[in-house]
Parts: sequence; C-alpha cells; structure tokens
Amino acid sequence: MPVLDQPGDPAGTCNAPRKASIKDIARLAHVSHSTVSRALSGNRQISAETSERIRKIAEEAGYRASAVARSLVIGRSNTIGVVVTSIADPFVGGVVRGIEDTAEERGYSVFLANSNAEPERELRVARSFEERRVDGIIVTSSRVGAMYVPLMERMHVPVVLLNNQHPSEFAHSVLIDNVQASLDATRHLVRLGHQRIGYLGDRFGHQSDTERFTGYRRAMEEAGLGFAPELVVHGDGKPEGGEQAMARLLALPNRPTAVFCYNDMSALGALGQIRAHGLKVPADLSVVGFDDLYFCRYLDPPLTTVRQPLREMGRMAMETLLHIFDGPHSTYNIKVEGRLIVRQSTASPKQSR
Amino acid sequence: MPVLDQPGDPAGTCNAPRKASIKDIARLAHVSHSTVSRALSGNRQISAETSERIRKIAEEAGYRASAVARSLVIGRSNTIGVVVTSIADPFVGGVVRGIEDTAEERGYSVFLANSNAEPERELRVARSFEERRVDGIIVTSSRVGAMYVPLMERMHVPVVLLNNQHPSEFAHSVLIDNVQASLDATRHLVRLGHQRIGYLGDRFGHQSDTERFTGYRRAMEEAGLGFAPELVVHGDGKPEGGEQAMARLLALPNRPTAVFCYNDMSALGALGQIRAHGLKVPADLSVVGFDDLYFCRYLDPPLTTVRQPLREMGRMAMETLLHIFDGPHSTYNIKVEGRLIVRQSTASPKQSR
DNA sequence: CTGAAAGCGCTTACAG
DNA sequence: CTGAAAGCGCTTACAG
Repeated sequence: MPVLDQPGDPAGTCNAPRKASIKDIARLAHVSHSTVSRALSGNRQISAETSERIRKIAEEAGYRASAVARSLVIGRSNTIGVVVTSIADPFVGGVVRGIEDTAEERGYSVFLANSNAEPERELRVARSFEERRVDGIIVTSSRVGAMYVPLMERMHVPVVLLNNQHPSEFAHSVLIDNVQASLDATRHLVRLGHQRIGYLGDRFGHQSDTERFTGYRRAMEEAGLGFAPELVVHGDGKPEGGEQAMARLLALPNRPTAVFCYNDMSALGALGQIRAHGLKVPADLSVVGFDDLYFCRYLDPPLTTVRQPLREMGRMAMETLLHIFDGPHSTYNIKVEGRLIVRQSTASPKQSR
Repeated sequence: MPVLDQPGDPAGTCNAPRKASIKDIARLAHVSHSTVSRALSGNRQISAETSERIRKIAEEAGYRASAVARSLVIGRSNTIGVVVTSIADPFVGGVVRGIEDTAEERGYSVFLANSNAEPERELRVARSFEERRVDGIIVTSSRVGAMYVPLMERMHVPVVLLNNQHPSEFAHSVLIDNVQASLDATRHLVRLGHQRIGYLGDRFGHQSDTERFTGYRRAMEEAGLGFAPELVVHGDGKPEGGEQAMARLLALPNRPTAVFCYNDMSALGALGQIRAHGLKVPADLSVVGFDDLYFCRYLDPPLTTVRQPLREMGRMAMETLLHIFDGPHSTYNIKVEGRLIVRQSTASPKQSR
C-alpha cells in the first residue's frame, strides 16, 4: 500500500494532516497530475491500463478529489441552497425530502438554511448562499419572495419559489392551485348542508393564505351564503395559533357549524380547542385542514383535508432548477392540483330544530 | 456607480456573466488585490480611509467574496455535513433546526443529506461530504454509526453521532438517557396499577430501541411483573408499523392493559389501531410514547410521553463540533435527561372484576 | 501601510 | 496518449 509523505509532519503529530492531492497520486503513479486528473474523471484519451493503474493507486491512497478546487475551476459548485422558514415544520420537511432526493440522484449537494420567517435572517442566508456560489436556490413559503429578484439579478442564479410566487424573469415557482383546492374543500362543506362556515387563516399574509381565502369566499358566494366577516379568524399556521383563533370562533353568539383551516397544523390546534369546549367533531362542528400531513389519518376523528404532494413538489422544484441549468430558460410556473381527502372530521350539521 | 468590464461578453448575451472578483475591485480602487483582500477581511493594517473606500466600491459593485476560493486557501470550508435518515421525520426536523440555528450563528453553512436508512446511500453521502471538505459531520439515528470510524480516520474530521453512539477516538455523541427515561415511563404505568404492559419497539435494531427495551424490562422485573415475550412487538418507528404491531398485541388472548411505545410516531399508529378495534384510551388501554413531538398534546386523548429536547440536542451536537474545531479534543459523550410528560392517555386499568 | 509573489487543488486548452 | 503551463479567486508570508 502506497504511503504519502507528509512534509512538515513527519511524526504525524499534527492531528489534521493534509489530505492526499492529485499531485501525491501523480508522484505515486509516476505520471503528471494532468494525467491523474484525466484518468480519474474518466477521460477516454488516457489508455485503459494507465487509467486503471492510477485509479487503483488513488483508491488505495484514500484519495478523494476536492470538490472545492473543482468548483473554483469549472465555475459551478454543483450545490443548491434551500431556504425554509423552519425545517421543524412538517410541511417543509416533506418538501425538502423531495428536493434532496432529486438533488442527490443528480450529483448535487444541498445547503439548508432556516429563515425563521425573519426577513433579516433571510437576507443573511441569501448572502451566504451567494458567497458559497450555489448554482440555484429554492425558497419555501417566503414572505419576502420579492427580495430575491435583485439578488438573482446580481447573482445570475435561478430561484424557484415553492408555495409562493413572484412574477419576474428570474423567479420560477411551484405551487398548488390554492383557489381551486379551497373551492373544493368549501364546496364539500356546503354540500353537506353547512351554512355558517368559518375560515381559520394565517395572520402573516402568505400568498397561499390569500388564495385559500379567495377560494373559500368564492364558494360561499356561489352558494348564496354571502360573507360574514366575523367567521374569518387568523392563527399563525401552527397549533397554538389555531387554538386561539378557534376560541374566537367558539365565542361567537352564533357559532359556525364548520371550519375550513388554512393548514393542518392550525386544524390540530382547532381540534384541541373544540375538545376543550366539550364539543364533538364532526357532530357539533366539522373541520377541514390543508396539506394532509402524515398525522391526519391518525387523528380522532381522522381529518378531512386537502392533500398536497409535498415530496413531489420538492422534486419538481429541483427538476425545474436542473432544466434551467442545462438550457435556455423560459419562466417555469408549475401549478399542482390539490386533492380533497374526505375523512371523518366532516359531516352534515345536526338539525337545529 | 462603477461598472465592470466583462471581457468576452460585451453584449451581455451570456446569461451567466462572471461575478466580480477581488481583481475587479482592485482595478476599480486603483490598489492591489492584496489590499482589497485585507481591507475586506478587516485587516487593521490597512488605513481606515483606504479600507472604507474599498469597502464602498465593493459594495457598489455588488462584490461578494467567493467562499469556495477562500476555503481552498485556508484549508477549511466552514461547512458541516448533516446526515439524517429522513428529513421528513419530525424527530429529525427538530434536531436539524437546532443544528442549523447554531451553525448559522457561528458562520457555518450546513449540507443536508438523507440516507433513507440505506447503508449504501449513507456511504455515498459520506463520500460526497468528504469531497466537499466539510469540517465536521453530524449523523442522526444511524444504524451504521460504526461505518464512520474508518471514514473519520481518513478524513480527520470529527463526527458527532446523535441518538446513537460508538466508542471510538473520533466519534462523539449526544443522546438521551434512554434506559432511565423508559424506566420512568414504565414505572409510571406500574404505579398506575398495570401488570400486563406491552412494549412496542422498532424492528431495525436501533441502539435507542435496545436501550428503551432494557429500561422497560428492568422496570418490569423490579416490580416483580416478570417478562412475557408475547408482550413485546416491533414496528418500524412510523405510524404504519405501530398500527401493525398494535394489532398483534390486540389479538392476544390476554391482551395488555398498557403499552409503552418506542416513539410517538409508533404510538400514533397504535392509537389508530386501538380505535379501530373499538377500544378506548385510556379506559381500555393506556399508551405512552417517546419524543414529545409537537402533535402529542393535541391528540385525543393527549399523549403521555417522554420529552426529548430535540432543538437543544441539535444545538449541543453543533456546539460539540465547534469545541472540537478550536481545541485539542477529548471524546464528548453527552447524555441528556428525558422527562416524562404525563397526559391523559394513561390511567389506572379498569377493575377486571 | 501597501504590493509582488507564491500557492491552495483542481481542469483544460495547447503542444508534441 | 501524455505533459507543461496557465488560471480559477482567494490569503498570506515576505519585502519595502
């Protein structure tokens, strides 16, 4: 087994000796480092035997090419940056899984960063991605998607917005058809006979919230049920906010018989609050969520919700990036269909008399 | 505003023009690129006015230093690699949040990769991290923690194992005191008066499963309840597996009155199965989980479980890495205390006569 | 206080 | 088929 000489560290005292470089392998193989580079990158000009010999030597020496040196030379890093609000959010987790799976298959590494929905941190993250020379960026659920436009113009790096959208030459997007999905969800409640239907939204003004509210309102109006502002409350997209918002709905003198929630996390909190008030779902109140997170079918009662294909959406976002990498790009705005999954949290309202 | 000349792309036709480099700034500022480098890195030798002037020019030119070039020179990348089974797993999400928050504070970027619990993919990921020249690696819930030892010896990069452990000069670990925690959990059930207590484990042989089983068994024996092999079943750490394993317990002629589950995800499936059999929790069966994922307190009934401080554990893993980076390192084996959170899914068994 | 030079570990025209 | 040379964008001794 070939041994590298470690100049300056003869006794191996230094606990982080230099890693083998292409030059070390060249010396070991008695060829130039250019030849090593070619052999290892599968250049077919190098004779098969030389290639094989070099490859074996490199293997035995534990040589691993430096992606950082290569990136510097070729002007691409084969990395992408993913910025999420919080990776602890199960929606985000599903999406990132799809992104990373696809990236890994295609030889890309992914940088992950949480913005915690703080614009200032999101800016820091964007700057760091820029310094890292990522080849592309995927952003989920940003409230400052517009921020990326100048960034992209300077970086000349494509950005895919997931779960929100911004019209721009550089910003691509993957998102669910929120209006249609929430139209479906609300119509489902209407069809069951509900007349007072609440909307439990998100107070942060995400585009997805606006669109889901639009679908809700449209369904109400087309059913001739009008629009009652007191039936619209806002949480924070998390269980805690759902709890509080639901409390406001329950405090109403004439409370709704059904609630459509912005997302499953909000619905989780809403369900807890309903239970705390001694009410039953769906007997007293029907509840619909959005996302179809993994826990929905295990709740009691199992939650009716709109399924978003999270992994698939993540995959699409990454594939969009890949398309843009190897070709002249138009702007991609991919719209995914949601699907209403009816479970036992929705039923016809009790007869009131 | 200074303008860079873009040699070879006069018309700006190329859609990815070269980013400004230190040389461009040097030309604009009429100084050497060494001076630019020093000014921008805050070297105090450069006169304040020159520094300020250069900084302003760089800012206006939209200059962003290349972390990849810097990494090559300084021999550190200021990145870490995180390998997880699946980022869609809520346990993992919590931990990674803690890791990334800490990394970001300290100027480190994080590479994230899913292993999907496939040893072969885990190997690919490790190789890719090696090529990326990450400064450290954090691995959660690996079943092949031992695999990292040769890798680390070659890379000379510290590895922190989270939620599993391997004795080695290079492998550090952060994990909960599983034996104690499951001792607490099982004793809680014993104290409530349960005698037939099941253990719903994980079939993949994670170290954490072995340890939790040990705590369970010890508690059973110290209570003089002995050990009944038919009361031990195995899921897959996910709701589906929990469902199936629970079905086997419920099919027993003399079924248990309480079940301690390996984790909350398994418990979620178990609860669904219990309900499907028309049984009530806790009246017919008490259930205890492990992890205290965010949904536990919103279940019906809210789940008694052992809280693991996920974010905090992630933070500790990253801090361990940071300690090792700047000092001579001993081996860190950090043990965290779990805490039993008693909710309404556990109660005394019904009197059988 | 500033500059010229060397070098980090690769890739890739350009010769031969 | 292989090598010598240049260069990617930085940092940092070494001079002055």
